[in-house]
Amino acid sequence: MSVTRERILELAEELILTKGYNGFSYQDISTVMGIKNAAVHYYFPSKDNLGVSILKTNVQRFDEMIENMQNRDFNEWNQLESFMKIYIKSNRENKICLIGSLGTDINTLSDPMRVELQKMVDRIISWLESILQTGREKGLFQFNSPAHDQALCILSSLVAGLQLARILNKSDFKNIHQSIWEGITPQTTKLVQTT
Amino acid sequence: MSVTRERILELAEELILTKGYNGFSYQDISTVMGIKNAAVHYYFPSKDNLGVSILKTNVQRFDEMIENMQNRDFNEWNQLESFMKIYIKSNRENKICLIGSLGTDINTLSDPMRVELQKMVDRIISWLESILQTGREKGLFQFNSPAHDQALCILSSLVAGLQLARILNKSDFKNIHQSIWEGITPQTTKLVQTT
DNA sequence: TTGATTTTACTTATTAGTAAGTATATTTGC
DNA sequence: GCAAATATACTTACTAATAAGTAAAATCAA
Repeated sequence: MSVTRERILELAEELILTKGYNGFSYQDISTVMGIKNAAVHYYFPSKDNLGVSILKTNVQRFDEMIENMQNRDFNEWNQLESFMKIYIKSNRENKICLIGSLGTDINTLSDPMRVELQKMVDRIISWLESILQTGREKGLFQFNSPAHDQALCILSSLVAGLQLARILNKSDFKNIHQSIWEGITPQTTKLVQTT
Repeated sequence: MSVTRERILELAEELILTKGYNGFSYQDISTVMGIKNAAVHYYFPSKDNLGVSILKTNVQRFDEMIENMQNRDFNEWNQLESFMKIYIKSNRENKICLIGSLGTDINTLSDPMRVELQKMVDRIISWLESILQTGREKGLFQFNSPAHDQALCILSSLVAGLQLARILNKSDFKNIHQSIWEGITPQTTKLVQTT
């Protein structure tokens, strides 16, 4: 893989996370890299093409992270913690996540980009769901709703947590992060009975 | 107030919620309305100006809703329900909310727009916080974290809930909505003791 | 020297924004 | 009561800047 290509991907992703997909141009990339507009088009003929590549790279990165964690025998608690750390890092860097950013622009995206975005979110949700399910069976987590619903809740808290923290205050994200854990951490005594 | 001006505001807001702030142009508005580009500039000299007006209108609308609910003696439970209904309606219409949409583009917005956005979110959060606090004191809600943290959590669930539902499936929003209620509804027996 | 990479020099389309003009009301001075 | 002045609500016809994208020539690296 070309180092230029890698750098373009990296920069473009950062631009999506800081300025939004419709808020950046090839010029933003080429200027920072000290190359010409057309050089970016050489690697990624169209912006859509670049967007799809970014999403595919992200799915790949996610899969590699999961594989790596399983190889290192991370339990479900540690795996979830590692996942959340990605968001903590993003918050520190004043970035939001691809889901939040591209979710806003979804109606302006090409079909291939929309499909790839859907795939990415599906992958994350189903992983989260399985982690939560297994973790609950092992007694690592405790919650009442179906694992799929819990996964949706956790992901939406993280996604919008970054957005809210960027509007309000960076430190607000840690409250959201903490609340997620509180919602699934087992207590010594926790007796819940619905009416 | 001019009916044309009102219609521009209405259409522009819808465009922000469906295509994002950097995803729509004055042309999108004028074409739909059957007027010329310059006519939109007559009412709103700049796009920034239009954006600020939309935000101010929304804050005003929010304040009016709250006042209306208090005049009608809505209790905290009913008030929160009414607030959530706004999001349910947005989900039905495949729209996200202003916070999610403008949160993505925040680094490309003018200072006046950023300030107005911050004001709007501050207003919503502090209202939510007070509703949760009073509701808990009355025994209408039950939760352990500080009311402010709970407000952040609820709002982020709603904001990203709309985004996730638009990427995945409309019906996913109702799981998120349901989980919010489950998180604050009092149970007949609920004994929680931290380690 | 061949293929990969990058620049030069464009095109076409769209963007936000403006200056000047026009038709229709509305107000004001007398 | 009525002409003159003025405000309202636009249109026409631009500009300057930027967008994505392309073709062909130049450069570089093995």
